[in-house]
Amino acid sequence: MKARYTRSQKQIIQVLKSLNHDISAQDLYAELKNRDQPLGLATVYRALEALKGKGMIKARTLSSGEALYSLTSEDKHHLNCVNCGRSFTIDGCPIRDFEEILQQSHHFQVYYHTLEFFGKCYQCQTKSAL
Amino acid sequence: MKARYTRSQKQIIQVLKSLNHDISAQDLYAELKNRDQPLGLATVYRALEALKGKGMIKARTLSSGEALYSLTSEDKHHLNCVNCGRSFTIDGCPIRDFEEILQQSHHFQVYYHTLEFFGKCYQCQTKSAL
DNA sequence: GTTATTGCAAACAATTTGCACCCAC
DNA sequence: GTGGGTGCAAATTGTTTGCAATAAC
Repeated sequence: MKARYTRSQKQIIQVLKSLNHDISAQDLYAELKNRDQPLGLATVYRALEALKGKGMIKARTLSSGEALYSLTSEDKHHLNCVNCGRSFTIDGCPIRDFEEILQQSHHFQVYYHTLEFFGKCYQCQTKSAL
Repeated sequence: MKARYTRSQKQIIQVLKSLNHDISAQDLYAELKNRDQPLGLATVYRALEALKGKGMIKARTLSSGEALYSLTSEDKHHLNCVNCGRSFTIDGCPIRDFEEILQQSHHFQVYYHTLEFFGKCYQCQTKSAL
């Protein structure tokens, strides 16, 4: 995790820090415009990709296909409705056996969960691509 | 989880059962054609959506944006490289404190992980949409 | 026969890319 | 001055939708 960021990357990190929820690239683009620190949409995507490659931010993808970004430091997960697509935030980092509890406390009928790890594979670590 | 499936849904379930890995909608479309049980691409997407709504299958989304589907019964997770995008399958259902171990055993530098639960929210349960 | 399902092709939307311009160092 | 960073607009790609034809019960 290097500590060298471009202007756009810094702007984005700043916005993400000021938010307490994840945000889509499109909304981020709009938010930056609101803050009078506009960036091109392409730049936003490129910066997000770079930050993700540095392990600075993480992304989750909605069923709609759009991705939401937040700082890696954030530790929130979500209950995603396979029907309406809405997602409900839950704090902490529960796991499998926890599903039953969720059914009760959130009145959410859990079908399955997804656990994914993100980082750099051996090859990409050594080749130290950017 | 009702047990009433359309023809296309049955075909898809059959294919998914015969595979030991998840598959994209596009590849599923091709696979069905290979097996002389072709379906329209739109039908494939619609059937997948319906099956997901029934909790029969689950989906994960690659960084490329395309979604991979598999039976809910499958219990595999993946190591996703934020750099090259490749994903490596891991069996079992590890969690956070496990990351360190992954670094060793898979030579994978974990930046973060994502845990999401999928199912039906209270509202959608009562309204029993489809 | 009536209703739900399917296939095709056109429409969409998020994301990516080519290229010229500009800034940082 | 030079190389990476940025913006714009066009191109791409997975996915969705309208609608007429078809299958299911």
